[in-house]
Amino acid sequence: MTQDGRRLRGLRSREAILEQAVALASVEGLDGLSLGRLAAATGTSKSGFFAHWRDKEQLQLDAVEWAVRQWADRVVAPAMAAPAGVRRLFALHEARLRFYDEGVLPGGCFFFTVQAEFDDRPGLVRDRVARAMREWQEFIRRHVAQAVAQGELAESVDPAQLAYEIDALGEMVVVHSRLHDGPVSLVHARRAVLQRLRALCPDPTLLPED
Amino acid sequence: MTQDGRRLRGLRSREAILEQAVALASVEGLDGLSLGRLAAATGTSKSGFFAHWRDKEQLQLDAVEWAVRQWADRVVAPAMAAPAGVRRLFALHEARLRFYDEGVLPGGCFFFTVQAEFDDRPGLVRDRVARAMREWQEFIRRHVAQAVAQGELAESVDPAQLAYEIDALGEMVVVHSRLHDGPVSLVHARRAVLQRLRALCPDPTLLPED
DNA sequence: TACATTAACGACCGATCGGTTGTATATCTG
DNA sequence: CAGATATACAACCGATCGGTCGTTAATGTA
Repeated sequence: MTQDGRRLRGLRSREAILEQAVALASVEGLDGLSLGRLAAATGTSKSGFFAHWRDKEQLQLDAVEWAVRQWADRVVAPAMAAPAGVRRLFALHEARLRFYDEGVLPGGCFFFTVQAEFDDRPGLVRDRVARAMREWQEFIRRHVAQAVAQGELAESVDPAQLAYEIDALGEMVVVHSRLHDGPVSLVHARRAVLQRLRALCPDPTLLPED
Repeated sequence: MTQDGRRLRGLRSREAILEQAVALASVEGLDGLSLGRLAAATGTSKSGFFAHWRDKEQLQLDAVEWAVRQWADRVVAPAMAAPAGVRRLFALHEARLRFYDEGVLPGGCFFFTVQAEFDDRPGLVRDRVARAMREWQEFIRRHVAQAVAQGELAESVDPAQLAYEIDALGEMVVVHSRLHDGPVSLVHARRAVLQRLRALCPDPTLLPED
């Protein structure tokens, strides 16, 4: 099971296809994305996919996996540079907004599109997406709880409640910025969370003023 | 142009089809919804649609129009019973949450699904949806401004900023409640806006405590 | 009554969908 | 080297897509 020569090439094209799949799915969704168009976009043939994936659902599942890794690399990892507590929590929010602002994915956010697509449709893809979103929510919640434990957020704070607010305010940027406000929604989303955190933080100097 | 007999029947079935279209589109989107399935759901024939609409896009545009009217009837109108100011603003938020909670539409929210579907796709449908969302945002903004003018919200409040927050916190209930939290997200969304408004309101007794 | 209009339908069209099959070939493994 | 394995492809399949056409019957209008 060494990874060189033929097998390495397979892995490379596999990764390239998944990257394209995630990018296209951020625009058209995982189901809206057709194998024919994906083949055209990657410069391969449609039937070649079935050497890598049993069917479309398997490709969709791997695309979700790829998007989770991308999110970990491009959003979570950079935020970890900030010191634990309320600063890291806000860094997480800012890293997400930067991800949207930089246009890493043509559709803005893979997970936003895919959530809206699969929230009503049972199946393996829905389950995988739900797990990813639950883990992300839980991740924010843990950071809130840690900030509370460090005394950087008021003890009255309900972690699940605040995590919902931070996530909702960040996520709705995707559609607002694309459909009406443009970059203004980024400012709104940033300021909303910033002021919320400052109001709950005994030492507001930990956070920027604006 | 009298409306009886044949023409009335036409109008009736037209409305019935649009109602079904909005309901189905709240789940599968306006494009994901196929004419064949819509025909089956309404008990009519596919080709019969083209007596009412030139093509699918025209039906989609009318479906958006129908959904706007439904939103006005089921969310906006009931909230108008509350006295103008911060109470009406919160009533608007609660009416929206009630709309989701009651399961009026099988997919939760027509506009959420359709926004996610069309935010990246140019065309008449996108433009119509964008206008509807802009008007809704503007509607909330005006109510915030009025509450400020009445002295029921602090003068430091930026109406566009607060409108974004209220809308985002309300909208994300749709996917959160369906994908992970269930009814808990309704509590989070309600409490988030309530506490935010109470903090900004010189007379918090205008609003419920919890 | 005569005629245009409208609602509604079944049959059918080309295009595209996800997926199958058979084949050619390059690469690993014994 | 020999045989199993893996990559990739063109050709093709039935199903479904949005949409057209021709027809029938009920209705509105002159």
